[in-house]
Amino acid sequence: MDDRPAPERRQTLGALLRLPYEALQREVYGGLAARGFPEIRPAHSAVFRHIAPGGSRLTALAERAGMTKQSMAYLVDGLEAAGHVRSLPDPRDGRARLVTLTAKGEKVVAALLELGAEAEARLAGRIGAKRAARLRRALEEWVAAIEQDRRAR
Amino acid sequence: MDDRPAPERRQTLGALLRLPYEALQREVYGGLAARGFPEIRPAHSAVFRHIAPGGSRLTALAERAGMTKQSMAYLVDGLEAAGHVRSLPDPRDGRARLVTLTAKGEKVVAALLELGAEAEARLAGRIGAKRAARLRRALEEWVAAIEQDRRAR
DNA sequence: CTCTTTCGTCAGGGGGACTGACGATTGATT
DNA sequence: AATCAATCGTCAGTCCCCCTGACGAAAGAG
Repeated sequence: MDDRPAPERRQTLGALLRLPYEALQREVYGGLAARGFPEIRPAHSAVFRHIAPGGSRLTALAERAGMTKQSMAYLVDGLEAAGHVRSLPDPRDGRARLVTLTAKGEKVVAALLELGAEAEARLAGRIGAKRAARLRRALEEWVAAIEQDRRAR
Repeated sequence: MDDRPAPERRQTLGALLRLPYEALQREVYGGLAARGFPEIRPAHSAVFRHIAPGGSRLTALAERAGMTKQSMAYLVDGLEAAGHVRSLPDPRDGRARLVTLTAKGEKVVAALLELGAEAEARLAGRIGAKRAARLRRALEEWVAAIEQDRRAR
């Protein structure tokens, strides 16, 4: 039924980013599930990525993740219910909630870093270490350019 | 409030893909809105990317996009209501719906390709044409590796 | 001490994906 | 030719994850 491999048209840069990104995400979150954390979903990385060692305020997490505090609260509540995170009243500010990782949450962070590194190593084995390194460098420059634009905005 | 630029830890490959991808998406869909198509959202690209010149069946679209037919129907219905797509009964199969682009939809596809090309050109201006070309090639190889794995699965 | 700002929450909504069940149609197998 | 399984699209319901608006409580500026 017209399921031929597509006219082999030049792929857009968007597709070239999306496909690896999705594949990587499947690897990482599949691996996380295999390690006993099936409840962690991609959206949760917004928390794990931005939480500070000594704990972070909800508002700070939201701002760093570029989302509303309501959305961040939704994610944090889920992680708290699952025991990855705990939130205590900030002793220095009666309004604030200080979100910190539990031991379980620390393990997730470690697993996320490991799985990411493993995936990158597999990529290097697949397309060549040199090419993978150049890919990383090019992406780093792109990201740097984006952040520069954002600051200049 | 602890909003320092982060410990400058080595970024994960996931972040290095996600940030450019999101930036690119903002550029492309912002540009589309500026050209008079504010109703087109990223999810709609699943339709525009996979629709065949002579029209495609809903089921075929869903399969190529890797989603359920219900989800694809949701997207197609939206595009049809906005006049980008039209769906007629397939003369060769009384069950099927043949989805085709309208003239308006064709313009969107053209705009999407243009905006993508513009963004890539801007990237080349930003990080260097050579580096951008190498980045594209590395991503193409990665995508090819992914598809090979998928077929071998 | 008042007034403004900030913190987190409550309430509601929408987009975009999913599963399960189903009627209509098709096409293959007797 | 009749039956029966597979396929097409839809209906109904759900979930996740993001949003906006409004608000009480607490902090901080004047």
